[in-house]
Amino acid sequence: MPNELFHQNELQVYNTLTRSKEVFRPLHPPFVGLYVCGPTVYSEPHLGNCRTFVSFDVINRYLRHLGYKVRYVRNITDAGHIESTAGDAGDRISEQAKIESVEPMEIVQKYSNAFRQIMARFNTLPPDIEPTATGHIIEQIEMTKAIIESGYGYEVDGNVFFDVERFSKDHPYTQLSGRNLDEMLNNTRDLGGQQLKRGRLDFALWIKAKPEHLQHWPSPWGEGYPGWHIECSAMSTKYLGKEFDIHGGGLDLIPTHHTNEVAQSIACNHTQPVKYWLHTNMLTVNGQKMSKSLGNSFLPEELFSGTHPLLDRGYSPMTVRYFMLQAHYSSTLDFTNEALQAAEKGYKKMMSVVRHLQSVVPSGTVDAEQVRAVNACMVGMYNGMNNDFNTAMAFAAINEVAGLINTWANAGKGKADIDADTLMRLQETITVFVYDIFGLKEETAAGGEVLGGVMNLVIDIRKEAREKRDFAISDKIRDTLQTVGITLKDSKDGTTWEQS
RNA sequence: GGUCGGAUGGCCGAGUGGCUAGGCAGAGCUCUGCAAAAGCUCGUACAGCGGUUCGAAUCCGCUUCCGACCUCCA
Repeated sequence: MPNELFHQNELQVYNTLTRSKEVFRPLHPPFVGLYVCGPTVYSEPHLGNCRTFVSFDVINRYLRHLGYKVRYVRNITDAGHIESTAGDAGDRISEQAKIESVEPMEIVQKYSNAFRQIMARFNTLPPDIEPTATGHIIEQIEMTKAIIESGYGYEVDGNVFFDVERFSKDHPYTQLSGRNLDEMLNNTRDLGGQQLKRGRLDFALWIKAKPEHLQHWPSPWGEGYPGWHIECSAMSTKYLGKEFDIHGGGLDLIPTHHTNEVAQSIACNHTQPVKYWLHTNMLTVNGQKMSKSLGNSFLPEELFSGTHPLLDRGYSPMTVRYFMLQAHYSSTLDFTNEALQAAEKGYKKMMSVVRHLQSVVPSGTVDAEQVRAVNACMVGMYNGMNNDFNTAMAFAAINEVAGLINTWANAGKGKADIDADTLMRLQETITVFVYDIFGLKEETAAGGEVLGGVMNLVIDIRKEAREKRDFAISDKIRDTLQTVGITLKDSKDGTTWEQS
């Protein structure tokens, strides 16, 4: 564990439940239970979805770095659900299966694979458990039965609903959303097709399958399928217990999904399920939330390749990851060409700084001001992350010493005017933060030994040409390499190259 | 309509009352055969109007604009 000195400060997290920043204290240290609502696998995830999972990836990584034994559970919603019997819309997985003329489970498999591939490209660590809704039908049925027994669930014609009004008389229902329950109950907005439910806020725990519905299972109430919210309650309880530490998701899930999750868990387990609720904000395009229904969503692939009409060109997965981490997870983040270009430069610069730092050695002299700056950087990185995982602040701390590191690497010919111990700690800390916590990695493929050998030769030839002042040859080498994406960088110590 | 949250320099974005991040873009300089890379210097911005305070981007009120949720949504 590096630099004990620098993370004495306690980790603070913003808890949606209490609407305040709190010191993070796990229920059963050193263990931490982390549950994040995963994707519904009926189509490819868009970039907004990815932001949430990238944010929680950093949270997961930082908790592990601090020494916690994290169990990270992220579900896959593969049981098509519609929230109530309202309307005639089918569930999305069945709809997509019909469109593609395949089995629902083929849809589920296809888009689960796609999701995992995308997450891997963003270099996110896989969850420790990735439970599926269809794999936990029994648990959901059992939980529904328990809720009925507790008096908060009722059956109507093969459907089971959660009685929100009754629940709210005994427990705070709107604690997470901060909404006024009476106003919600009296909202005159007509949602249609509510004839089966007793109350307008009631939601489905189990839904009777219509004949055309492809995914259905037997239950005490007949053939049907589970409501959306119950899967997360059932699976989080199963793998993390009746009470666990952190539950996360996008903030658009707060008023409905997470509110109902809490109600179900309390109804079944008689305890507040989650200690800290963490919510990520939305990715926006021109100030508007990115979403499929608005038609302004980007698929990751369109972004990487630059084929999306709003993009000038493509941006790599690590550029996008860096872009996302430049903002705090609880702020909206606006998606523009200019912002992506800035992120690309920033990402490359950060990686270059990390590379440069590796080969620096102590010069033998110690400059007190440089030592101070280096220590401030390390403190700053931890302070940023301890401040509700503020990656933007941590980035700034690194950039504060980036100039110093580059000066050592270039003008100082790889020598730093700080003591060996401080230099070693800086190298270790920055490496750990950039690679292990921010989850950034090199994308410019080293090209393998063959290319490396060729490049050494080419650079050597160019060096000889320059020494002979044959600039026609040396510039031809440089310019031609540039056209195939290899940039030469001259410095006093020689020439290095980079593949873009 | 109700509820909640925002408005920060050309752009993106931190910011826990006082030391006024950071990145990108731009200008100048250094280095360099030229360029690139790298380094140094340069921007006193916080929607508007009041108020609290010795002092507010930061707290309070009002106004304007924007967004999210209330229906599936990360």
